[in-house]
Amino acid sequence: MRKPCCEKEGTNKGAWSKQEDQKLIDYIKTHGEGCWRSLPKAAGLHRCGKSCRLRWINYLRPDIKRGNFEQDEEELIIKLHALLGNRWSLIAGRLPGRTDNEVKNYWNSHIRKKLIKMGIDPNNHRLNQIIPRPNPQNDSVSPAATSSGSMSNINACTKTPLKSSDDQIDHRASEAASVLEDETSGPSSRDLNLDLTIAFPEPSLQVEEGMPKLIKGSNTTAREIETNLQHLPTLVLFR
DNA sequence: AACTCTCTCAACCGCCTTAGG
DNA sequence: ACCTAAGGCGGTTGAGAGAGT
Repeated sequence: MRKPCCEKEGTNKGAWSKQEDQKLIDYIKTHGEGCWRSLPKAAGLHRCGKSCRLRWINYLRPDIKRGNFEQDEEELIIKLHALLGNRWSLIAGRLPGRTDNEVKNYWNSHIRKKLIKMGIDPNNHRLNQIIPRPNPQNDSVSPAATSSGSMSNINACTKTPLKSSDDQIDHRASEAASVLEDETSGPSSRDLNLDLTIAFPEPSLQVEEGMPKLIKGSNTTAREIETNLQHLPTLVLFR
């Protein structure tokens, strides 16, 4: 049995009160970040150290940028997600003032659905849609149809059960997919004129010489990532 | 007005990684 | 080299707000 990270008894859980926030802010202002394990006791908080850390990082830190994501931030998230996957902390690291939790939530509640609606698989950023062959009997087929059942793979790739909206999309997708040919034999989606015209602010990806490695535990440098971004075939959105 | 459904996001959980002895 | 504690991360949950009926 793994030891719990802190004593469960006597610790508060759930939403933080103003007083708790203030105690945490005051303590960190005086002593700085770190030593999360011992912080709650020292600060007079009945909270788990991890909870304090999370509260500070995700909410109380003075440099946090709150409010809606801007268009360029959203585009950057999509682009970085295409390359890094669900490495939220890495992605958030490229968005000043944003936290990994915020980016993750925004991805799950907004971007993911948006991509699905656009016929893009949010897991691999590939287009799901193909143009159905002209067929008078199937004129009503949605153009957002998927190929090779890849839309249903979206959910196969995630542990979370389908929510109702996704369910509907998935249902429509598989319905449509059933009347369409496999991507490999049909016209390639790459032939589509999918100029979605989302301009990407290139400067935000500029990489300085000698920049530290971006991915923990790997040899991938920021420059390599930038190169990969340029060659990534899945990033149709930003071509 | 009351109820139900859906969505958002703060917070928690547990695993993995890292640092220090 | 190994062990342990602490930090960090991504996945998941659930409360609350807002929309719909």
